[in-house]
Parts: sequence; C-alpha cells; structure tokens
Amino acid sequence: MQNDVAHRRLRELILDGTYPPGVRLTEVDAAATLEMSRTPVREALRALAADGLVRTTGRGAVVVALDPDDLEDAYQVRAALEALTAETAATRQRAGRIAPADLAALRDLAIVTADVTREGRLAEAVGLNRRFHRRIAELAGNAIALRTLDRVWDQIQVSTLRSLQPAVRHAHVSAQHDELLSAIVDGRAEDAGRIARLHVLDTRATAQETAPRA
Amino acid sequence: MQNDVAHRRLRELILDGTYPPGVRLTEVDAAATLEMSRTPVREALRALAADGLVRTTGRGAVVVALDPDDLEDAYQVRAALEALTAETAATRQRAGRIAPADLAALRDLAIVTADVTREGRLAEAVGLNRRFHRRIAELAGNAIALRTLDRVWDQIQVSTLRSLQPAVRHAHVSAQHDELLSAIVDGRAEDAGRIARLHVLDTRATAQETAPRA
DNA sequence: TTTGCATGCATTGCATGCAATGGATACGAT
DNA sequence: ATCGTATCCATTGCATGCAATGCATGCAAA
Repeated sequence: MQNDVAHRRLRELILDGTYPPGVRLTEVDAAATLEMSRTPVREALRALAADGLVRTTGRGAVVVALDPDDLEDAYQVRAALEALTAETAATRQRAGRIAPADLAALRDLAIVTADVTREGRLAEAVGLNRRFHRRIAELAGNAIALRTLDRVWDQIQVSTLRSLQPAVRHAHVSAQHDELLSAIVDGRAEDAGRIARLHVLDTRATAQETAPRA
Repeated sequence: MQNDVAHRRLRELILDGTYPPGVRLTEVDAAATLEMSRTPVREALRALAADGLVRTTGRGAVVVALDPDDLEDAYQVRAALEALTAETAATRQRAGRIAPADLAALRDLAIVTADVTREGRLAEAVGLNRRFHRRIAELAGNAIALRTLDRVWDQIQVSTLRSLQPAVRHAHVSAQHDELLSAIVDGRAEDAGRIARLHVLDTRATAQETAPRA
C-alpha cells in the first residue's frame, strides 16, 4: 500500500523533472522525503529500477538517462509497438468494436494537443501528446502492449525532459496525428501502422538533435 | 545480492514448471524453501510481479497464466519486436557489423535446435528455440528491445509450458528458422522482419490450439 | 440445509536494529 | 607532491518483531 504510494510518487518526481537524470537517491533521503520508513521506499526503488527509471548502484540509486544509442533503441521499440497498436486499433474500428465516443474523445485529444502545442505550452503539450498516443494503444485493447509501451515511454520521457522539443515542427506533428487518426477512423489498418511507425521515428529524429547526458 | 538470488531462482522454478500457473507462493514458504529471510524473498516476489510472472493478491502471490486473449496479445507484441530485431540484425549484417563467428554460432544453434526437435526432446527443444530467437535479438544490438522481449517471452513460456507443442509441424518451424537465418545472413532486412513476424504468428497459432487455464 | 456472523489465524506490510561493504578521507611514507 | 594505506562513515542488505488485514472456519439461527 504505502509501497505503491512510494513507487507512484517517486515515478512522478522523476518524470516531471524534479529528480533529473544523474540525481542520486538514497533510501534514507527518499524515506525522509516521503515520510515513511526505508522498507517501502526500498521496494519502490527496486521497482523503478525494473522500470528502467533508475540504475541501482551499490551506493544509492541514480536516475537514468539513456545515452543517445539507447535512446535510439527505445524509439525503435516504441515505433514497432505503436505501429502494432495503431494497426490493431484500426482493425478493431473496422470491425465495429470501438465505441464512437472513444473515437470522438481521441479526436478531441488530437485537437487540444494541437492547440496547446501551437500556443507553445510545451510541458502541457508533452503530456497531451503522450496521452494521445497512449489512447490509441488503449483502443487497441492489447494490455501487454500497453504496459510495455508505458515502460518505454517512461524511459524516453526521462531522457528527453530537458530537451523539450524545439517549437519548429509542430504543425508537422499535428498533421501526422491527423493522418493517423484518419487511418484509424477509416479502419485502414496497414496505413495506420505505417503512419504510426513513421511518425514515431520522425519525432525521434527531433529528439536526437539535442544531446542527453549520463 | 541474496535478493537477486531469490529472484533468479524463483523465476527458474516458475519457468521450468516446478511452480505451475495457479500455484500460490507465500513469503514464508518461499523464504523457507530458499533458506533466507522474508525480506529478499518479498522483494523478489515483487520483481516477479513486475515481470508479469506472478500476480500478487492480498494473500500470497499466484503464478500467472495468461488467458487466451492475453496470450494472443503477447504473441502480437513478440511478433512486432522480433520483426524489429530481425530487421535490425539483418541491417547490421549488411553493414558488416556482425562478426562471422556470431553468425556461425547462430547457424549452429538453428541446426542443433532442428536436430533436438526432430528427436522429440521437447523440453530441450523449447529452450533451444528460445535461445535461437534470443540470439537474433542480441545480434540486433538493441538492449531495450532485448529486455522487453525477455519479459514477453517469460510470460508466454509460463502460459504454454504445459501444452508443449504437438510434434507435427517441426519441419515447418525449422524451415522457417532457416529462411530467417538466410535473410539475416544475406542482409535482407525487410525480408528478415517479415519472416520473423510471420514465424512468430505461425507458432502462436499452434500454441493457441491447446487451451490454457487460469 | 442454508445463511449470517463472530472469532481465530495465516499472512502481509512496515519499522527498525545490526552487520557488511565499499568509497571517501586523512595521514604517512617516499 | 604524489602515492599508498589505513580508518572511518555513509549506505545498503538482511533479519525480525509487531500491528493490521482479511479469509476461513465453525457455530448459531431461521
């Protein structure tokens, strides 16, 4: 119970940049911060290590930043999985197994994301963008893919936090979102998969331009 | 340290069928079996839960079996990821970034796997088959994909343990392995990806024929 | 016989003590 | 001054005690 609390809160603190990559977390410090004993914190740190968010050295856990190569790998995995989920979602849509309200919600999410992005509210945009993509994975109804994607995305998010996207290509991204959305709505499974993959790899190129660090 | 031991040993016991799906593991029992205190065992059980191998109910952890739908989902994820790693491995091969010895080892593995399978030593064959596929993922050099695949494969293995493949289609499987191997050796990335995906989905169909259980 | 309830017990979750470990630091030797 | 070394201290890993929890069992009532 308190274990889950510790896991969730530490994850939040890492993903929102409060604990940026490289920060060292000791059990006692984290326990003091979260106002609980070492035991649940310890377990939370191990869980975060399993998630790939921290690397547990002998002396304390360090928030992970993927090096450029690993980041590239993570994007490849994400592309493969999002291609799968987009394709699956489109297939389900074609089979009439997706509720119209869900599709409408997805469309709204795309619109809001585009708006917020255009206005340059980057932090919000990052969150909305992730929600948009995640929603598609949810529509695919593949729980295992969803969990896996969440993990990969967490890792990417930590490593790209400090290099928030340059505001240049936003129109481009929104257009791709719309394409993807259309393909799903129309039930064009193959297209959806292809578009999703290319879109992810496209955003990867952007992210890669700015250098991470250990 | 002892924590890792507990994690590894329990994982082994689950994957080799000693603790089949549905078995209940309590901290004290497992601690007694492994001859250590509850603490490291507890952490190991949580790690196994994160791996998706056990489901931790309020009262003890239960070894997980995927229901048919989840198993299907797992195969879809595995297919997507193995398509990626096969394609990547082929690309690397084409770029001359794979050592001949590694390729030779892969080829040997395919041969041994085929032999053992033909002789009907199923338990060994399952292990070798997994090693063959894993080796390809290693050749792709994508650590994140490799970890992810390991997780998915663990889950699949638990759920299909008791339904060891009917000995019918083995020639078929070996032929597909050879095709995949050739595509990688020749650096035909697209082919490798396609073959890997179809191969995985093909074996899925086989596995699905036999019914799992909760 | 079945249903409701109370009580006991198995089991977990958390806190804390203690020993082991490894890194940093300070001091001495060359 | 630099290198080696010994000591110290931060920190982890493990064990264990204790309280909380919720399931099962048995008994009573309808």
